[in-house]
Amino acid sequence: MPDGNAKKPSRIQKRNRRVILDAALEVFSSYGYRGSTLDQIAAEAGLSKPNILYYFDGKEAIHVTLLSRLMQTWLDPLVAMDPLGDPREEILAYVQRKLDMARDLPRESRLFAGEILMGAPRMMPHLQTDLRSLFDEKCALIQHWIDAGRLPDLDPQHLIFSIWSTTQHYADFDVQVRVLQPDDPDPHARASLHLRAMFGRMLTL
Amino acid sequence: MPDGNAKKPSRIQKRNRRVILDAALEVFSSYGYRGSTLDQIAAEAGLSKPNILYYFDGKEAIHVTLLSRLMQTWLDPLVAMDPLGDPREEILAYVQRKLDMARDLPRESRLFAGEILMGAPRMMPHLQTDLRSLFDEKCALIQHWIDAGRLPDLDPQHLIFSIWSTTQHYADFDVQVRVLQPDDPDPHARASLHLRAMFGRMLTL
DNA sequence: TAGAATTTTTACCATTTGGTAAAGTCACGA
DNA sequence: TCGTGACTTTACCAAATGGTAAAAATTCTA
Repeated sequence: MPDGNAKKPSRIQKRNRRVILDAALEVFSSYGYRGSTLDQIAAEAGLSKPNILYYFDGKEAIHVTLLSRLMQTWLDPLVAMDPLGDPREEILAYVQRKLDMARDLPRESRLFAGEILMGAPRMMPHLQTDLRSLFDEKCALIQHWIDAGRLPDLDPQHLIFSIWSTTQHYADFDVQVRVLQPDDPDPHARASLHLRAMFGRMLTL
Repeated sequence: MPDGNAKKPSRIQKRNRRVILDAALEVFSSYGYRGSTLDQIAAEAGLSKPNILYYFDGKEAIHVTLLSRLMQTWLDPLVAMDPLGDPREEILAYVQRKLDMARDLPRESRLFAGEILMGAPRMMPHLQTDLRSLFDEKCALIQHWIDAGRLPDLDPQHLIFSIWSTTQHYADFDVQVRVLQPDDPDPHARASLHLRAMFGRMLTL
């Protein structure tokens, strides 16, 4: 019974768990939770369905595992915002990191978006704890910068919302972006310039 | 056989079709296409499942009907951007209209977001025609304003993307916003001020 | 290498779900 | 008010899907 909490995951266990989670990420991010089937995940992973269920307690357990691991990755760029750095450059660097994530981890972005869009049925606890405390902390930091006259007067919470939405847009609404810019060889580069210009202006005293 | 293309929809037909579409919007926007069942829609509409299928050819037909009608509503605020108005005020007014839509039509916004997130399997034709031509037209308009020196040099396409993403964020990621701002009595008002400030700065020469 | 433990497959099962056939019920014009 | 067409319900069905039991195969260890 290797699922749940095994003490010493064997080599095979480690490999297959990773393979399953990767396949599940691919499938869940493409079709959503309800739109994905264990058969699809099994096919993508190159394993049989009962074999999948040997490693995870069920479809929901796979999804929950993915979301839990995702949360860490998701918060890292915000964690890296340094109170000791230059306010403007710290925030602009955060925008850039977020945009890079949308390009490099589109599946993770869409998985997250789908979960939130559905009302976060499985992620709510994580939001209320991890995300919430980090969000409050960084909002306070930005407010502190504002009070010290190092940033113009702005709304820290909605600034972060705008950073999230504009960057994740390029992953979550990827199809739409591609339909409207079919010939752009490097949409990411132009997006980066645009966002740097926009937030750069906003953060200038 | 009232589905498809009836000539003269009776009073009952009109009422029930409307009731069904409204129920389907509620259900689809909450659980996604695959996550929604005809039984749910039937229950929400107060009708039996076979009765639903008397008015629509099937689950997919309901979804397609909703998406088709939605596209019009969705494009209206952009259509209203007037080439003869003041560039800055026209764009800022568009931002405001979009934000109002996120507040007043959150179900429509989430339905649209879910469809795009899943790769627009049913909406792709509409995107490639209606949306595409309007997008190109308004990008050209903005570029024209820039060339005339009436707007600062910016990227019209990505400006529109940023307007879409920041405004729809308040509908699509509503749960997240509420988790992070549990005490805000009027999040919409603050969002409006924030977006006006942000895009206002961006559009200032 | 023998035996134990782990991993994988085969053969199922119960439920859900989109959809249909056909019988009944209702509304309305002649 | 009567008959015809529009509407609704009842009773189903086939396929898909999450999940299980147990046998078979493989790997690890003493």
